[in-house]
Amino acid sequence: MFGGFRPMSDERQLINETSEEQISEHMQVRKDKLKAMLDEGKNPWGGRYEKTHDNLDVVEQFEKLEGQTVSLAGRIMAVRGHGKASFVDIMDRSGKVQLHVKADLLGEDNYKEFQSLDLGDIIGIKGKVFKTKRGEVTVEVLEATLLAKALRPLPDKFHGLKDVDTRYRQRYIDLIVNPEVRDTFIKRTKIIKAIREYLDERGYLEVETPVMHTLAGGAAARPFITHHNALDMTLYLRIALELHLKRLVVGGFERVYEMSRVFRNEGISTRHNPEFTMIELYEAYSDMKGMMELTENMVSYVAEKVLGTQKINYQGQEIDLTPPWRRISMIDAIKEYAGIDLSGQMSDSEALELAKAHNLEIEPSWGYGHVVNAFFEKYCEEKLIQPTFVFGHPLAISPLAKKDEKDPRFTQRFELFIVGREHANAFSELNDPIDQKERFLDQLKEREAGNEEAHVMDDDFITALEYGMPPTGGLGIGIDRLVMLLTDSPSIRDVILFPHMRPRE
RNA sequence: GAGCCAUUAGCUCAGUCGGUAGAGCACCGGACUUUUAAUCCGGGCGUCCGGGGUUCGAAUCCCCGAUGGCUCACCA
Repeated sequence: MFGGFRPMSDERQLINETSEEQISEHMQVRKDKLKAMLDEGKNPWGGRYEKTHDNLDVVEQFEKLEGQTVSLAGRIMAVRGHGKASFVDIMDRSGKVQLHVKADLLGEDNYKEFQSLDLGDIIGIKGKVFKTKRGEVTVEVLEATLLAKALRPLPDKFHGLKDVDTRYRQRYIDLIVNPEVRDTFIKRTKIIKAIREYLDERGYLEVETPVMHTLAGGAAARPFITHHNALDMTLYLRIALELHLKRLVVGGFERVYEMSRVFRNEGISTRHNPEFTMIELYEAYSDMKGMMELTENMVSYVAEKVLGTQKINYQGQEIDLTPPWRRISMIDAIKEYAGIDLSGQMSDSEALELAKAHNLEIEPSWGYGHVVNAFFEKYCEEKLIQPTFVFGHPLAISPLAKKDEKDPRFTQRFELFIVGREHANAFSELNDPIDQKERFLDQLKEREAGNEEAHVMDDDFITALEYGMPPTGGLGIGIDRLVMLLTDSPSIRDVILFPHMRPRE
């Protein structure tokens, strides 16, 4: 029978109007049930429901609750029917519990009605807690109410939903049927909460700064561009939190952080999403070394708090987050992993020759500093599996960091590497407005030489520094990558609820 | 942006040499009052990602396109 060829009531037209797609047998059956309920004047969409417990409370507090009446609500995940009785699993935020439904308790009519429920429907029940012969804690249902009819079927109960396209686009299905996905995102929330806890306890103030910038600064990246109609001006989505937070340090917020979204207009990969979450924090009177200590202590605190251990496994590799972590200069790392000594004085052209000799791809705007960085990226990054602070980045790639007092070719900056990936970036913040202006001017030259990601001139920020910023340690951590590490997730899309996807069709 | 791979029922997947599509779960009908991926009997499912081409005949071969995945590039 083709549903579409039957005369339609107004109700049915309403029901089918929402979608032009072909109606599968599954959906047709469910819509027919819905219509029958509406015809009988029953409400398939429920209302407030008073729960006395979550599902897992019943399991965990069985001794206390045995024989008592509880009221639960959740989604029907499985039904095992036995004629005049059925076992049903419902799932709520805490997990699953088994229900037992019998005709002689509910009455024939109510039982028949219960049997017409579908997998995926959301119900509320009242019932008595008991244990089955096999020893499973179960609720004997005395009363059941449909709270939301599901018009679409759930994926396979055993295999779950594997199609990654559907998992990311329709994350809610992924969350319903794949418990490990739900766990990952619960951990994400706990990780973020633990970070706030750690910083708040240390007198840090959490703030919010603009997402739309007139200049996109604070990092080397291309921004997304948008437009303000009333002011008729171009605005950029922020690529970093840095410059506003440092203005706040000037303003006397000596310990300040923001944990929020930044946007970078670049490729998408297992480690990059165009919008991602960063925390940046600034502490007056601290420096790069202070930020190392804070980083290792905070990350190990978070791991302990969320996972109960500092020894974790990431994609088969054992990682020990117990502080202190290894510290190595970028030059020493290149010496160790590439066998190349870049410590001596060297002209830009000599450095570029050396890079060519090692088949490094070079840019015309490059000098010594860029070459050092290129050697590090090519030979060292992927080998830094255990947590390692790599410090002493070249000046040319660090326009916002204080110079190394002993060797002005380098800066007081570190990046944290774990499992071969950058997880954090920190410096002793440059608080000399004259030096900062020169750095920005150098960046402008690079920009003119074709580097689209070189830093822009930010006069307003320099003005702020001219009022005096205390010596400050600053730190940025990529939250998504940290969550990947702590949840053993291979792709950034596994830790972002709704990762960026191309629209379909 | 480039290369490789994938796309078949609601879901997970098979589909041989090119001969017109199958399984399990789910679904539909029936039996079943302590099951655990319940069981037993019976049944149907489809834009084989889309569009073109080759061929007597295409899920299968060729071309173009879409989406996704991986790798690379981009990303200090």
